Amino acid sequence: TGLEKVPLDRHAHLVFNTQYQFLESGVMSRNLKEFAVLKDHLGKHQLKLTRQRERILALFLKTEHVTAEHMYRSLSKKDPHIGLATIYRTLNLFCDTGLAQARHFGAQTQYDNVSHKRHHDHLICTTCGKIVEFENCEIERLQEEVAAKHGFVIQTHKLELYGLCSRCRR
Amino acid sequence: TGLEKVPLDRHAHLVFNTQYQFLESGVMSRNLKEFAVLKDHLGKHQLKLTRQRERILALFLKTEHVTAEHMYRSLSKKDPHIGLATIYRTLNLFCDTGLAQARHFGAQTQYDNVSHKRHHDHLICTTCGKIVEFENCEIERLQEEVAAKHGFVIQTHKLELYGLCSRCRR
DNA sequence: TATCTTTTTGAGATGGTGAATCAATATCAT
DNA sequence: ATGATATTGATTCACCATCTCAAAAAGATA
Repeated sequence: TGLEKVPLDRHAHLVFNTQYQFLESGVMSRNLKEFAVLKDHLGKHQLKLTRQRERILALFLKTEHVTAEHMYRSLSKKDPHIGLATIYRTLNLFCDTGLAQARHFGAQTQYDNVSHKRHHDHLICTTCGKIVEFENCEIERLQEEVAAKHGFVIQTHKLELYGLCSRCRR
Repeated sequence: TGLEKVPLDRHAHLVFNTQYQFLESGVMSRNLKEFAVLKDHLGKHQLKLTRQRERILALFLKTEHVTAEHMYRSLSKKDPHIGLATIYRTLNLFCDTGLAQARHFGAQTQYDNVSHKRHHDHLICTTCGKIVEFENCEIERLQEEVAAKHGFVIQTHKLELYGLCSRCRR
């Protein structure tokens, strides 16, 4: 073809040597536990620690929940060649490790940062869309009870209450 | 073009006159309440009662929950020309009337038959996908309590417990 | 450090769901 | 029966998430 194959040097603008570790040591040192969880999982499954995975983890840990698309836009600013597929793959990887939890909101998938927060549930106003977070130990205890009755061991749960907030009820 | 436009007679194999009512009187008489809800909604919004809507309602009321695709396959057997778009539209219509409730399961949307069942929740095995339904009044009571504390009045809720079933745990 | 094997990456293609389009048709009030 | 209005269904469209595969990176080994 008439097209010259340009040698890939996509990361020439970055200043890391190949055998890097702790790409963003500031971020990672603040999240040693999560970073360890990831490295542990990688080790056990013959997976490799890559610059992209560190980057994505670093950003992921900063927020409560993200979408892949949202993350793509953020990361693209610093690293124009990061691939959307990589982000999806990596977020799914995080789900495997237990660091993230996928939630399907309408058409899109939202990835929740599990470590960032205690498990909380949502009160959602069906009129104005207001969302209130809450947690209730008693409900969680009953959930365990129900699950046990059916032979299940709970890993996680999702509870959403839909209704009218005080303002919208007037 | 060389193609003759065939006059539409898609429903020639059906034996209804145009001014039909209660297409499947057996089904509908067993579901008078839901049928009345639909007619009421149609009347109030200048919408029309159609053969498709009756058909879709009749099938919808037979099951606890369906996907549009699933319904399409079922209905196609009797009525090869029923459109998938119509099914989506009609199921969303049912949601407006309150007869159905949409739930996003992964990529697909599942439409629950609200009237058919008392409110129930789900235990979902994260390995094999097995789904167990349950209800628990005590949990529901606590939900009301939490909602009241935040000034909400609950209309409906969604509770899903994810975990491992007894078989997958071994 | 250089080499080698294995895994990962990213651009693009692919698949699958649900909604939008619009001419043809059905409903229903008159 | 007629006419105004809503609905239908084949198709297109938009979108999200996954798959594909050659090129590149990671990391084990010497």
